[in-house]
Amino acid sequence: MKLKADDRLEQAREEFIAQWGAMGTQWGINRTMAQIHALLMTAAEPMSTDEVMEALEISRGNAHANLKELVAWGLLRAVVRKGERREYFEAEKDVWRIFTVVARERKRREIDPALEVVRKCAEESREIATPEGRAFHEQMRQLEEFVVFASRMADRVAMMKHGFAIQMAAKLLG
Amino acid sequence: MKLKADDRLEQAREEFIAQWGAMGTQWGINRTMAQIHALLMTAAEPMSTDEVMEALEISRGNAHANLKELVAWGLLRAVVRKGERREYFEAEKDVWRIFTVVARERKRREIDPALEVVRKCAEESREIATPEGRAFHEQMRQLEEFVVFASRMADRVAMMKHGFAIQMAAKLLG
DNA sequence: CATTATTTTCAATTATTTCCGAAAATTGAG
DNA sequence: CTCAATTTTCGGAAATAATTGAAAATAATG
Repeated sequence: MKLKADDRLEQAREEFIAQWGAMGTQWGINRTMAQIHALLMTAAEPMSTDEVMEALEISRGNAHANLKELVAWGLLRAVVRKGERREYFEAEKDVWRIFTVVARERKRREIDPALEVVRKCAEESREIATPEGRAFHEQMRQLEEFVVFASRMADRVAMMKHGFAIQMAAKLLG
Repeated sequence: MKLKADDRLEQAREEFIAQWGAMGTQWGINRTMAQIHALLMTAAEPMSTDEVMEALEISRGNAHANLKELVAWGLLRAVVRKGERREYFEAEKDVWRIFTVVARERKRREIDPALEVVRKCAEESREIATPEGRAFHEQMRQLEEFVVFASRMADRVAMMKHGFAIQMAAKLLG
């Protein structure tokens, strides 16, 4: 009976890892990275590089690169066990924290560069006096305004505590 | 003097198209699609497939596929000029509308599938009575709760009118 | 210092996605 | 119906991204 429960858990967990990995693709995150995150999010204990390699059947290089990337994002922490030499990794499991970390990263990668582009184009077209030039500049200006807005919103959301977000959402959804 | 202004505009516009296209990659949108969108967003008149092909120096197949995709997203409209046979395309230029369209699409592609996965895993692990099973189920449950929340938020935002969003943002940012 | 465990790098391979170009299908006009 | 304009499809080429596997670098141990 104990074995059966363990099997079912293992199966559910593998399903989660596989699907979460597949979804990572949609999210613009590579499959391995999403799988490692899923694996560690549902691990009882921190895992070493070798354990991750074995669990997901991936190469050392791949495991290493993606573990480091996840640490850089702030979705994993490297921990050391006393008397042990190698590093273990444990995942951030709080969903709200995961969300704010991802939001911050996405803002950095998606919004900030857009702002630069749009600012530059708005600037370059400021003094073009033809009707087409004015229209273009106005379009860039509106885009810039919106991106600035989005940027500030993203910052705010990323800073929010869970409780406050819920409170705000209540107003919004109520 | 007129020529100079036109040149500067053309240059600024090409820069915008190139950069917006490069950014599309980051956004998980293919480069051509983003370029076409940028091209039409800054076009005074609707453009035909052939005009798009020529402006961006891309093949017919590529132009066609991405124009259709943009129409499917709701970022372009196909229009017909009276007495003309071919289709022309014009872009949605209102930035808020662009945003809500993209938000809707992203929700559909990123949030909805995640909800399914997480629901299934939560369901499958509901009755596993081991401590590990309970922990896994609890993790899935929290994830599900969050994704439902995100889903509802995304729906609300996608439905918002510009004015309301601004108003809400004022509270949030104030 | 020499040895060994571990992490990091990287060139080569493999997989995935995007794009081309030409053929096939469709549509409207005469 | 016939013809020409236009759209759509699709197999494979080209470009991009992910992954491997093994060697190099680093760090702890005795």
